[in-house]
Amino acid sequence: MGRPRKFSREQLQDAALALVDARGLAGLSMRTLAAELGTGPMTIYNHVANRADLDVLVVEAVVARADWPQPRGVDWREDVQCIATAMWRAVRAHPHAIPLILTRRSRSPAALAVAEALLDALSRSGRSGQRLLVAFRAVSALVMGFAQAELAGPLAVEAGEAAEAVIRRIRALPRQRYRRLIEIAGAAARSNPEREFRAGLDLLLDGLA
Amino acid sequence: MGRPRKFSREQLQDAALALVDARGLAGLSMRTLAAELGTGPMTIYNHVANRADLDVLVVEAVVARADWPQPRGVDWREDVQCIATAMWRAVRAHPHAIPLILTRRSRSPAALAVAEALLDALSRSGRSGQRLLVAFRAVSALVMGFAQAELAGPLAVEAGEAAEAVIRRIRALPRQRYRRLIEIAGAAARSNPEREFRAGLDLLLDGLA
DNA sequence: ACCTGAACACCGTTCAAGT
DNA sequence: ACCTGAACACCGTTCAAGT
Repeated sequence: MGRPRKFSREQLQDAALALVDARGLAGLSMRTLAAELGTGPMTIYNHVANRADLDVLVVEAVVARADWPQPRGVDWREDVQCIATAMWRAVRAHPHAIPLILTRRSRSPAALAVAEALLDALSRSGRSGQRLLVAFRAVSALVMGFAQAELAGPLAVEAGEAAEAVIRRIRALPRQRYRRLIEIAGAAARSNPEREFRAGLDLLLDGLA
Repeated sequence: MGRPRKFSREQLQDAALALVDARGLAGLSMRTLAAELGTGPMTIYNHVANRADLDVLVVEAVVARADWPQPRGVDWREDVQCIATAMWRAVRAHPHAIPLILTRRSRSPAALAVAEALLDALSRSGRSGQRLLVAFRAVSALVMGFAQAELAGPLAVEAGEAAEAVIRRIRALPRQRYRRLIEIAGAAARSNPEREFRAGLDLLLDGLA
C-alpha cells in the first residue's frame, strides 16, 4: 500500500499558518512552503491538488484552533455567546489569515463542529427548520462580519497605522456631508474590539429571545 | 498643468469590474486590464500605485452601484432595511468580486455615503456615541456576513455545483455527530437568499428596537 | 507631466523521469 | 505509490527612455 507520506496534513497546516502569521499572505506560496519544509516545490503537490488548496489548509488550521468550553446546556443564550465568541477570537488570533477565512470554503471536521455546536445551542431557543436556519445564518454572519469590519470597514485601522490616524482621517471629511460618521469616530477610537463584538451579539440575541 | 490623462478613473473602474464579472478574479491583472483598454501594462501605473490599488478599483465600482431610495425619515427601521438591503444586493450583483469587497478597504465617497446614510437612520432610534457605533457595526456586519456566508459558509454552493449537491453532501455526514446540520440542510435548499437575509436583519432590528 | 517597452525576479503548474 | 527537477507561461514591478 505504499510508504507513508513524507509530511502529514497537520504538518502542512502548521507550516502554512506559521508562514502566513510571520510573513503575511504574500509570504505563502508553493515554493516558500516547500522551502519551509526543506523540500522542492513539486513535493507539495503530493499533499494538495493546487494553490487554492493551500489557502484552505490555512483556513482549516485557524478554525481547528477555535476552542470553547463544553456548553452548559442551561441558558442557550450563554452557550451561543460562548461558541460565537470562541470563533471570533480564533479568527482574530491570525490577522493575516482573515482574508482567507472570509473567502475560502472549508469542510474540515473542525468547521462542521463549530456549526453543529452553534445550531445545537440555537435550537434550544425553540427553533427548528427555516427559523433555525435564519438564526444560524444571522449569528454566523455577525461573527464573520465583525471580523471583516475590523479588516476592511470604513473605521478599520490600516496596516501600520495608528488608531488616532483613523479619527483624524474621518474628522478631515466634509463636516456637513459626513456628520454622523464624524460623530462616532471618537467613540470608535475609545472602543475595545471584544466589548463591541459582544455588545453587537447581545443586540442580535435580544432579537432572538 | 499637463495634458489630460489618457483614461479617467471611472473608465478604469468599469473596465476592471467588467473583467472580473466576465472572467473572475484571476482574469484581472495589470496586463489584462491594459489589454482591455488597448494599451501596455505600464500605462496602468499612471492611474494606480500598484496591483493592490486595482482591487480597490473594483470594490469602489461595486459599492458605487449601490442605490437606495431617499430615506423617508418616518420609520427608522424601514430606512435601515432599505439601505442595508441595497448594499447587500449591490454586493451580490457581482459574485466574482465578493472576495475583494470583503477584504479590501475603500474610502471612496460612495462607501462613505452608505455608512453615513446607515448611521443617520440608526441615530433616529435614539442612539448616539458608543451605542450608535455598536448598532452600526452590527448592521454592517450582518450585511457583509450574509454575503460572505453564501460564498464560503458550510452551506455555500460551490462554483458549478447544484444546490441539491450541498444537501447530499451534508446528509452524507455522520448522522449522530451532525444532527442539527443535517436537519437544516433541507431548509437551506428550499430557502431564498433575499428572504433569509431580510429575516436575519429583522432579528437584529428586533434587538435594536 | 505623462506614456511605454525591455528586462528581472517571482509565481503555479505540466511534464517527464526517478525510486 | 510517491517524490522531484527542468521548463513554460504567466505575473507585478524597476528602470530607462520617450513625448
